[in-house]
Amino acid sequence: MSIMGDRGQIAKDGKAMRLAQRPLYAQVREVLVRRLVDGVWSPGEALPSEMELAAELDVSQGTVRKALDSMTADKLVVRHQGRGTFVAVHDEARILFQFFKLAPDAGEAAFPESRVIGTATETADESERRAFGLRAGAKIIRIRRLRSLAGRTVIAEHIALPAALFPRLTQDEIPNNLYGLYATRYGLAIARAEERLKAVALGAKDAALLRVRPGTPALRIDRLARSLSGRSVEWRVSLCLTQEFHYLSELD
Amino acid sequence: MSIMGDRGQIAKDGKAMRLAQRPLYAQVREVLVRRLVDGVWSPGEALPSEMELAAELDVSQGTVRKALDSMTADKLVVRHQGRGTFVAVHDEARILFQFFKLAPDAGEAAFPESRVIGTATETADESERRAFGLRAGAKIIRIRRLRSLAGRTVIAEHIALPAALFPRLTQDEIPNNLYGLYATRYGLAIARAEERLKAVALGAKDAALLRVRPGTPALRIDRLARSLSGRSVEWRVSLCLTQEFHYLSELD
DNA sequence: GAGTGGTCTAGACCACAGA
DNA sequence: CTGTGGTCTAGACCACTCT
Repeated sequence: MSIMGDRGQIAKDGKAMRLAQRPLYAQVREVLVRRLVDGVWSPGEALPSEMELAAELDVSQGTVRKALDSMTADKLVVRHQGRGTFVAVHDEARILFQFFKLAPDAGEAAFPESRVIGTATETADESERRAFGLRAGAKIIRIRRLRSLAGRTVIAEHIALPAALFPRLTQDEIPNNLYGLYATRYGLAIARAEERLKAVALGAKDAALLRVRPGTPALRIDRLARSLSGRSVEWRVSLCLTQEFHYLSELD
Repeated sequence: MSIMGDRGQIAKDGKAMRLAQRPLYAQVREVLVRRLVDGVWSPGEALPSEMELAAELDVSQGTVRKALDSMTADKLVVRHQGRGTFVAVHDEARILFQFFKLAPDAGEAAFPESRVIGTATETADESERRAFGLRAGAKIIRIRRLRSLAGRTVIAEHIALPAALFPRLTQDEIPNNLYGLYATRYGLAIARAEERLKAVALGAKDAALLRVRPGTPALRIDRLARSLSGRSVEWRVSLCLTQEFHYLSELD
């Protein structure tokens, strides 16, 4: 009996027959993603080989390969010829490439330094409830921090997290690489995010934090980050000074 | 004799052997992309079937399929089960999805209306020569236009084109969908683009065009668009008012 | 019904990593 | 040397489109 369960295949004249349903490789992908979400394998750990998965799920190696290829395209796993298939890790290099799009106009991109200037746990407001799908009265962890690139403080950041997903976070030291923390300590791997960008004039408080005149134009980045399962996990608003930096967006 | 030429395969004990080289499917892709660039098939036209291509190039259908799948992922072709594989077209719907990232904060995204306010053919300055790889003295076609969304003028745009690639363009009516024109009239399909975003304060002239106060924050989008062959084809600077609009960037 | 792309399998061989 | 993922082939059948 296959772990994939009855797939709607029935014997007929000795040949397999597929009834109306999702393709097999998509079902295999679902099973494997489910296991990633459930933490069956830890970040950085190797998955079973294609052959083993094929035998266990009772499909051909080619079908497993197609599922894993699609997961590779979505950066859920990383494959190395001769070594194996590994759960993707949120190291700084990957985040710099995938999630941090601000780069200096001249010079190399680098991961920003961060300084936390305040944390609080408060009741979610209406927009936060809508973003995270929370009920009235739910708690939100708020983090404010300043980030610097090339020694210059250029980002004022406000982060909101549903408190229920991040127990005992406030007391901690907040690391520079938050997404690594989410993954290792809370099992929440950030898989994708939507960013909405606007040009705004800085208010008095943010201008003071960034040590520029009030009214200075800044790039406001509104990011909703989602876990593997598609759930909204983090809402982050970043105010960025872009005199010497730019946001890079590749369209293809 | 195969059109793919000698692929480094030699007979040995009746078995084919692959020597150190690029994978076959990548070579097949190169051949097909080459034909797209050369305009062997027009936008919207059907390519030969997988079977025909496989026979012509002397590879298996699976190898052709892998090449076509990768071209589908890069949006160079579109495939329809039961109908065939077609050269991608730059219609407004596709551009809206792929290249136009500005959307209203509330309501549906829509393709902007455009009004050309000036064109000129002038000598390329140093930054234009660098962007397009032109020699000193090369000519540049410059287009200025205003674009509106939901009846409100919110974008002031400056477009620079290497004149050598777009003969007899200035006399024409400039259509709203420029990328469609590049493809149909000049055989230049825009395949991808890099956008660099900054928040800036509008100067007196641009503010007057957009009917806002000088110093109003605007999103400056600096786009370099590339053709199928990777050549820089268009440099476009857009100043966008983002009071009621935002730039959407999906990270995944 | 004929022709297209889509799925699935099976098997062979290659390139690479590590014991 | 063994085991891994990567490439390539061949063949079967399915789902869809058009004539």
